[in-house]
Amino acid sequence: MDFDRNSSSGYMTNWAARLFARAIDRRLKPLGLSSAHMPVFFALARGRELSQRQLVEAASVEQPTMASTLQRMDRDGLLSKRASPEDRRSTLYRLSEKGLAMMDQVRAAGHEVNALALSGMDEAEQTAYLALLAKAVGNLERDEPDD
Amino acid sequence: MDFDRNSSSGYMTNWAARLFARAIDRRLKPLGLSSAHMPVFFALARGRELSQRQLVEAASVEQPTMASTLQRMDRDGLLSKRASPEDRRSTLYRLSEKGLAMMDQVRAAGHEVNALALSGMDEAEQTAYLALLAKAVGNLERDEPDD
DNA sequence: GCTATTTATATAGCATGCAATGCAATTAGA
DNA sequence: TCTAATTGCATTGCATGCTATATAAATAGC
Repeated sequence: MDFDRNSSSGYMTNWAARLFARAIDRRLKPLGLSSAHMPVFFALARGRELSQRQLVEAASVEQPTMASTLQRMDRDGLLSKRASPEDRRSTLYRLSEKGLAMMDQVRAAGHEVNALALSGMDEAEQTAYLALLAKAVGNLERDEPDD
Repeated sequence: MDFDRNSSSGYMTNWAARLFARAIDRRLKPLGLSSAHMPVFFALARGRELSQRQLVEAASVEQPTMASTLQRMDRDGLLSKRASPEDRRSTLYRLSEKGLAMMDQVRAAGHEVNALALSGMDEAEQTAYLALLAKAVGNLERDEPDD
C-alpha cells in the first residue's frame, strides 16, 4: 500500500475536525450561527466584555480571523461594541440581547456533538482522547514561529 | 468557570487540526504546496490516474472543494488531465512531471509533522490516538446526512 | 520630553471548505 | 425503446482561516 490515511495522525485529526464542524453547523444553522461562533460565545458568556485581543487569545485564532468573525457577528446583530475607555486603539465586545438569548442553544449543540463524538468510549478513553490531543497541540505549538 | 476549551473534544480537535495544517504549510510553502494538496498527491502516487469522483472519495472532501483544489493544482502545473474514454462526463487526473518530482518532499513533510505531533507519546499512546480519532470519526459520520 | 519600539486593529489577498444549484451524460425501469 | 432517476462535474456564494502589511495609539528607553 502507498499511504493509509487512517494511519496518519494529521489526516485523521483534520478529518475529525471537519466532521465536528459540520455536525455543529447543522445544529446551529437554524439559529444563523456556526462553529466559529462558539469560542466567542463562551468567552463572552454571562455578559462578559472583552477586547478583540482577548478574544483572539480565548479562541486561539489569528487576529485577522477574529476580526472578520466579529465583523460578521456584529453585522448579524449578535454583538454590542463600545470603545475602550482605557485604550483608544481598542474596542470592547459583548453579546447583544439577541446573542445572549442563544447561549443555551449554543451550549446544547456543543454538548450534544461532543457526546456524540465520544459515544462508545469509556471514561478512561474520553480522558485519554483529550490528553493525547493536548499533547499533540503542545508539540505542534512548539513548532510555531515566535511564541 | 464557564467553559474550559481544553475539556471540549471538538475544540481541541479543531485546534490540533489547525496546528497540523499550519505546520505542514510552513514546510510545503517553499514548494508552492500546502496541506490540501497532500491527499491528492498520495492518491495519485506512482502515476496513478483517477477521476474527480475518486479523488473526492480518497480525500473525504465535498465535490466542489476537490474541484477547486484540482483547479488550483492544474493552474500551478501540478496536474495532467485527459477526458475519460469511458464516460464523457468525467475527467481523469494524474500528477504532472513537476508534481511527481515533489512527491518525496511531500511525503517527508507529512512524516516530519506526524512525528513531531506524536513525539513524547509511546507506541501504545500513538496507537490509541489514531484509534480514538477513528472512533470519533465513525461516530460523527453517522450524524452525516444520507450516507 | 522625544524618539524607538510595541501593541491593537484594520485591510488586502488568497486558500480551503461547505451547501445549494444546474446541466449534461449515463443508467435504470417500465 | 423511452422516460425517469442517477451520476459526474461546474458554478455560485459564502464562511473560516491564514500571511503579509499598514496605521494609529501606547509604552519604553534615553
